[in-house]
Amino acid sequence: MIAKRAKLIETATRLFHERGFWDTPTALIAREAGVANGTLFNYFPSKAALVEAVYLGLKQSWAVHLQAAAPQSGSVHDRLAGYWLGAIDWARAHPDRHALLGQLKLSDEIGEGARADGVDMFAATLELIGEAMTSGVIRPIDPGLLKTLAEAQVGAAIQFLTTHPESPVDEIARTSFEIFWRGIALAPSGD
Amino acid sequence: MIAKRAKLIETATRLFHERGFWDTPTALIAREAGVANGTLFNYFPSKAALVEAVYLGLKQSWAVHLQAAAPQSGSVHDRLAGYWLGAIDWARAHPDRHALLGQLKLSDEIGEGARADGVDMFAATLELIGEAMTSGVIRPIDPGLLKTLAEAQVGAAIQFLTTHPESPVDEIARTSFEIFWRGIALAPSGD
DNA sequence: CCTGCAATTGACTGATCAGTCAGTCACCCC
DNA sequence: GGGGTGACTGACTGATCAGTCAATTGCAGG
Repeated sequence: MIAKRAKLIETATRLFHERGFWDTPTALIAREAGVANGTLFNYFPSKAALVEAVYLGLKQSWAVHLQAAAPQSGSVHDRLAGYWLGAIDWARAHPDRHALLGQLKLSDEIGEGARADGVDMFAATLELIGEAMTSGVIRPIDPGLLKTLAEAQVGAAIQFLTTHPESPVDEIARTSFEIFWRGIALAPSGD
Repeated sequence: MIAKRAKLIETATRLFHERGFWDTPTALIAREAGVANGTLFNYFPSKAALVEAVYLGLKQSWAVHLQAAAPQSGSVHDRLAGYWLGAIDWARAHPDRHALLGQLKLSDEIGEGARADGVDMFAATLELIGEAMTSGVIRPIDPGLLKTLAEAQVGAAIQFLTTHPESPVDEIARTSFEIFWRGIALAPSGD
């Protein structure tokens, strides 16, 4: 049953968020997922492997949402904005998942392999940036740096929205994007 | 002996970075600090309290460095740049401490109290931002949002430098700042 | 030299948990 | 229906660790 593996990941995701993943025993995950303790270890060789699966699952869920939200055509500005708003959208819809993702990313539990797996999920944005740079829309800056900065900026906007729930989501999202865009664009944006 | 408490914090900081703080038993911390197991609990009521002390210690060390590095006068641009470069400087000088700080900030181990304690360490930057906004140098944006974005951007630059050790530190630092500055400045910066 | 006190010690406890494994069970094919 | 297969079970183990506490040490003041 493939569903059992998925159920374990789903349950673990929920419990990791509720209790922190260091305080979530594998026995509890198994029980809440409706399987025996030992069964968990039929699907995952170790707790670390389960944590990694949770991490990849979250990242993929985000990437899928992002891909769906972003317009496939239009100006670089608009397409990048689409990714930006889509990313914030997902995080707002799943604040628990986003928080967990942030913790997992930094944890020592996640191996290099899994972390790298996540990298190309955002390959499309990287391509878009490269394209925009050669066509002279944005400044020539190391694309890797740009991507890191962009991700951090998105994360910061989400963090702000989380700690200030009364803020207007859409406005904050757009403001954060425009700040970034003005920072990297060669031509002044028409604001 | 006040030195014993400091020694415990210092040792814990090192071990937390080397092994991750979930895999660092209190017994080991005590032994490496040259005191008995029980003595640790004379100075800290629990492991969590020790972790919190480590967190505050790191944050303070950073804040002190920052305060020393930033120019007290000059244009807003230059003073903000001073903070920016100073922050990156500290992180480059103590990559282990910076990494640990990032982990601790997100961990559930850190209580609200300790996290809030850290907030006003960067009060000076917040003031500077507010000042600049009223004097019309930068765009009117929620100062809290701006501060969050700035911190994230600094963190991203540091992260990039960590994962790309061969990169020119100073150039990356300045580039990341200029991107941010262009994003928030009203008047075009003279680049 | 003694007394009292606070700091220090480290063996110990009680609890927790990741991971194991011998056995059960459901299902499929002959 | 029977026997072979592999998913599943859950009690158990071995190890780890935070935190305790009775005993000891070292020291200051008389």
